[in-house]
Parts: sequence; structure tokens; C-alpha cells
Amino acid sequence: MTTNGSQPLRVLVVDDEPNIADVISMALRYEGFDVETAANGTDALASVESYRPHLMVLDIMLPDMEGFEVARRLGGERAELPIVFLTARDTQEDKIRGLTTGGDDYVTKPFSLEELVARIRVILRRTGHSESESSRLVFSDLELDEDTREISRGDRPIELTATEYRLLRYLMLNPRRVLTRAQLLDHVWDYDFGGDARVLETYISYLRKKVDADGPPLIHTVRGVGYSLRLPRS
Amino acid sequence: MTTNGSQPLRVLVVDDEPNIADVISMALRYEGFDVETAANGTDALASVESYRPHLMVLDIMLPDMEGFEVARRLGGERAELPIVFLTARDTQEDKIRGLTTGGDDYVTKPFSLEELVARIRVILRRTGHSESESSRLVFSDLELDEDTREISRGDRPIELTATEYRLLRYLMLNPRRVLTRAQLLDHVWDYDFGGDARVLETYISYLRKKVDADGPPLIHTVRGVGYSLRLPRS
DNA sequence: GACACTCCTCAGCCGTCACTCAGGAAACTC
DNA sequence: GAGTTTCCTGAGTGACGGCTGAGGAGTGTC
Repeated sequence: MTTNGSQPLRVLVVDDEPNIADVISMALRYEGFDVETAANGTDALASVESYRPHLMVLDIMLPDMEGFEVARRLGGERAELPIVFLTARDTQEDKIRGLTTGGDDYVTKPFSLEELVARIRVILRRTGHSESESSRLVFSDLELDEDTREISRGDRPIELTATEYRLLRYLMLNPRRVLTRAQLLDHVWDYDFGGDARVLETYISYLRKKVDADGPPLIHTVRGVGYSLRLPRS
Repeated sequence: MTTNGSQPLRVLVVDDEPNIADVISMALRYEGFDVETAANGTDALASVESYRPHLMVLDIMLPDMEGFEVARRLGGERAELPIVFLTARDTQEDKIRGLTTGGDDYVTKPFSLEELVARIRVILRRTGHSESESSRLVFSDLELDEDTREISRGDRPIELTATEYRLLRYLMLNPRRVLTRAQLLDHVWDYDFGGDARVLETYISYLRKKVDADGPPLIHTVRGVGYSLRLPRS
């Protein structure tokens, strides 16, 4: 679904916390990207030279230098390498502003993997690196536009909240596949979400009310495992 | 959106601060221009020869010579190369006025990227290099003329302040797409703006009062994400 | 120097959203 | 069919995001 034909897109993930770097790179590999990681700014710069990534995920806080410094030292190559910055929530946003240009974006920690992957997708699509110029996800008569965030079932528009949107989007990215509760919680909720796992059920319930209100149900429970987006097997 | 068919327009960016040069060149590449940079006057002159840009963005303060000097030394080519000068806010404007010819313009630092790109667009359109002869942005019954800066909704003219204009223009350049708060702040406000992010809400409020005063609302809030210019869904 | 205007800050209000909780329904087990 | 586990969903709540009116600082104008 996300393969780029013959050449997978290369993403360089730069974060000094191994846990974070691993989680991100695993998610991206799963999405069909080729991934390398670096744990500090020096290695990151070297890796840009050798690995030639199409996009970089760059933590602001690195042991040897700030992420901004890495971006600055890229010099001319900077222009061709879009960056998704990772920042702590309390970081002043103004530090980032001005350093992010048309192609860049940033995500505040803690984030959900869905959030991060979605941002990466949008950027790669805009910079023309992605094969799919369309931003629409379609399953049966259910459609989701990632640019405008508009959702519709048949002709009927559907309004979703932010969390509902992330959940439905993740389901639509993996149609027919059974997604475990753990997968859903990991991808849709922030990675440090420690709350009750039953939120998921609540939000599945919300989604059903809005998405499966009329028409055959698309959201199916797989008891003991998780949920799946599929057509009813009549 | 901004591609020029087969031949992208070439812009030479001359600034000795790498951060500034990078930000500008990234923004312009993102807008579909072909970009080269130079860090001083000597390189700039050489690059004009070899690169043959359609337009030059030229900082006044360069390590080896003033931007004016660069312009002067261009000699005969000067007439065919429009220049957007970058000046510090405290520079005497009369110095610039004397040196800018009909096709030129200037922008004071710090500027917003939208501002700079808009000026470049206007100049290229006037010199006949741009493919789009129209300077009008239209969305539904809302119209914005980039040359005259006139805005109207239906038959009713709308008066906007400078910031309101930049904000509405950026929204109209990206109709239907959801623009994040970060994107809006990056593009509409000066690149070193460090103030409260809530300005954005204030200006959205102003715009709504003027633009959405009568007629269906076009400016929509996407909670937790940003804003979007779109028609109400049924 | 008075005035007008624009930009931005600030604070209070309000609605909505994310999440929790609990009762009960459904499904599986034996 | 009883017991157990899993899941569904309505109600409730705290907190956050967003809107807007008021006002201050800065700048240009006459």
C-alpha cells in the first residue's frame, strides 16, 4: 500500500532515546519506508551524507547539539531535505518558528505514531516524493481526505473529533486487517498514554454511531483480539 | 500549484546569513521555483552570469559590498533582472527608492515568507515571466486581487489591514486544505515572531467579522489542528 | 502634539472533547 | 443454561482549546 514501486523512500530518524527511535523506526518500516537511525547530531550529519534520506525526523534535544544546529549545518542540502522536528511540549514554539519552512513540520512529544506518520505522508506528498499524489483514503463507500480532513460515507458528510479521526484513519490505512487493541492504542493514542484501555471501546462506539449509522456496518469486533474494518460477510 | 509548465523560474538568493538564505530558498523551492544562493556580492555577480536568474533576492548588507553595488555592477543586464532588496528596518528608505527601478521592490527584515513570496510573484507577473497572467484569487464568492489588494465578497468590498490581508491570502492560496496553526504562524507572521500564538485566533476573529459577516461562513475551525477555508458542508 | 490606526497582549467566558466509570448486553465455556 | 469473560454504551466531569472584547504600545499622519 505504501511501497514506492521499486525504490522505498528513505527516512532518517534522529533521537538519543533508543526507545523512541526504535518505536518510530519500527512504525515507519511497517509503513513501507526504509529507515536508519542516529543518536546524536554528528552521526546524523554523517548519515545524511551516506544514506541520502528523503526526509529526516529530528529531535530538538540531542546530546551533542540542538536539532536546529543539525539543520543549520546541512547548508545547501537543507533545502532538499524536509524535516519533521520533535519537540517537548513545553518548548517555546517561537524557537521553531522561522526554522520550519514550507516543507517542514514539527510534532510535540508525546505524540501518537499515527500523528507522526500522517505528517510525514503529507510532507512527502507535497514535495513530490510520494507516489500517491492523492490524499484520499477509500474503503467501500467510506472516504477520508487527509488534506481537508473531510470524511464522508456515501453522500453523507461525517464530522469527527481529533481522536475519532486518528482512529478511523488508522483503520482505513489497514483495511480488512485485524488490528489488536495494543496496536490501536499504540498508534492512535500518545505513546505515553497510561490510561484505561477501555477508552478504545468508547471511541469505537463513537465511531460506529457516526460511521455505521446507516449502511452496512464496516467496523467489526474480533472478540478477544481487536477490531477490523471490513465489509459484512453476508 | 505554482509549477511553470516545463521551465521553472530561476531565483538567485543573496544573503550572507545561512539561516536566512536557507529559509528563503526552501520556501521558494516549495513554491515551485528553481533556486540558487550566494553569500556575497562577488559570488552573486558570478552566479548571475552562469545561472541567469529571472529574479534576484538581494540583501543590502553583504560582507564584501553593499547590495546596491551589486545591482550597479550588473550594468546592462540590470534592466532585465528585477531585484527584491532585503533591508533592515532602520535603513533609510530614500536610499532604496533611488536605486530601485520600475521592476524592483524591497522588503524589510524581518519579513514573513508570505510577504516575500507575494512580492516576487507580483514582480514576475508584471515582467511577463509568470505563466499566470491573472492576479486574482477566487474562492466561492470571495475574491482577492493581488495587484490592487482589493477584496470583495459577492458585490460587497472588504477593507483589510495588512495582517488580515496576509492571513486571508494564505488561506485562499490553500483552499479547503486544513492549515495548522504552525503553518499559519510561519507563513503569515514575520519569521522571528516570538509572541503569543493566540494572535492567530484574534486575527481569525477579525477576518470572520469582515469576511463571514454575511453569507455562509467560509473560515472554519478544525479543533486541535488549525483552520480551513471551505464551503459549509450542506 | 493630537489623532488615528494597526498590531498585539491579556483575561474571562464558553463549548467541546478526552477520558472515566458503571451497568448491562453479548458471546464464549463448560 | 449457568457462569465467566468480553465488550458496548450512556452519563458525567475536569480540563483544554478557542473566541472575543478591552486595552496598551508603537507608528504614521496631519
